[in-house]
Amino acid sequence: MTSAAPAPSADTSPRPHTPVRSRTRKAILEAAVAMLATNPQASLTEIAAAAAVGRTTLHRYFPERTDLVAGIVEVCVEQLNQAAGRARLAEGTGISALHRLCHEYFALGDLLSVVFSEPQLSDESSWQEDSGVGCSLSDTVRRGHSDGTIDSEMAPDWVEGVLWALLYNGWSQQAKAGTPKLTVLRMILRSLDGAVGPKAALVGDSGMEGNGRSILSS
Amino acid sequence: MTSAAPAPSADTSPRPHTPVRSRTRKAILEAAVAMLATNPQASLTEIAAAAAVGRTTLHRYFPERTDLVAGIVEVCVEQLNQAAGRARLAEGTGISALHRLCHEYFALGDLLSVVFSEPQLSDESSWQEDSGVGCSLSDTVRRGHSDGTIDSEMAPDWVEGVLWALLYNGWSQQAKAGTPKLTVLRMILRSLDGAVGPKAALVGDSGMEGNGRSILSS
DNA sequence: CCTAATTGGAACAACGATGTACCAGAAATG
DNA sequence: CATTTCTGGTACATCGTTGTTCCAATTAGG
Repeated sequence: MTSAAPAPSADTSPRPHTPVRSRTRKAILEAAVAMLATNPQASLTEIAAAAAVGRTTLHRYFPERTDLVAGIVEVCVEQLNQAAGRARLAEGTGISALHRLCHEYFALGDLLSVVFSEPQLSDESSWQEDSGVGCSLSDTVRRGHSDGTIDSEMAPDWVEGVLWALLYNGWSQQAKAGTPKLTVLRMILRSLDGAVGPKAALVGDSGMEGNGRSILSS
Repeated sequence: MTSAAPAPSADTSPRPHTPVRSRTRKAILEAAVAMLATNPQASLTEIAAAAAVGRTTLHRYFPERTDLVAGIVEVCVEQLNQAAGRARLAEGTGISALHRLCHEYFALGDLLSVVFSEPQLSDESSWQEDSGVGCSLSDTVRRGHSDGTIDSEMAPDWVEGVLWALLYNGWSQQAKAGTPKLTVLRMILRSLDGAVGPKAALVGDSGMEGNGRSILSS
């Protein structure tokens, strides 16, 4: 041990939140989100390149890959919560709140893909309860049940799943087939309405060779 | 070189379809499907172990990983086509055909997860046209349009996407939350009905603080 | 029972991804 | 302008996966 010198130089542990550092950190996280949205298994080299940053620097901010994904998860949770806040889940009917939520989520773009590929985010719904949104998604669904705007047989978990499944479908459609975003969003909302809305009058009285009921009961 | 002897011994190229071989091959493919359903990036060692087969043998049947996934894709296409055949897409109304298709697909179990994780299967719909099913999914959707059992604004691609999205959601729900399969299937069909069915009478006349129409048009 | 087919294990080479150490150049900060 | 901070490249060690080779043991089938 040398005396009480402030250590030679190689030391990344003190993390002063200097503007330069936070800017670089942000750039890396954004690039990482963009990359992992395209290819969930992008190598650190690719991510560093996408961030216009040396791989060394990347490791300086996120020593291990784990740390990077932790950072990304953090970003996602934050964005998702902000989106939920903007959707004002506590207002209006249950279904209208879900509409606004879809709208906000859909606007998150690339982040959607990341949410889907990251088990920590799709599996656990740990993020939706904590922050000060004041009204969780399941609360909203239950309000829709009382509302009459959401079928009471549709459990909150199922509704949530359908919402995400439709968002995913819409986003891929937009990414692969190049369907305009507005069109896709309209389809999502339309499908969501029907999928979780009250049963209404059973389909097709257009007189065809079979009716839906016989299938439903089978 | 020795004389005209039938080659020393090291030669796997001649592939006689002896019963033993086809049995082993089948076992490997089945184990691979089961493994990749759980973890899409399972190593060849894991897959070999799951198949109760040495890694050497695995390589003997599928020299490269590519070859294995090709084999799996082949299996999936076959299963999907058989399922579509069983669904008799050409019969009944459009929506009832979709119901039967969901039923058959859902019964494929683990294979569903593989289909989802394999880009070759979800991206391209190359498999649904070729074989002798006689009636493709898009044909069925179009019939539903004439039928009046499927909303004409729902493009075949979108309907197909929704169907898969709901299947995926249902399957994960069943796998993670342990919801009984029958319940899940009922939910899938119910949601599919609403999602792609004709608009019917707009939601909730249960007199609440907002109506669906204002949201839909926004 | 005897032969040929089939298998499984060990050992090895190659590869890419990850993580670390070091150092010289660039950039910011005073 | 001088100094601290920050960066980026090179080089290196490590690890897991993949693919190959060889051979001994097992198994199937006549």
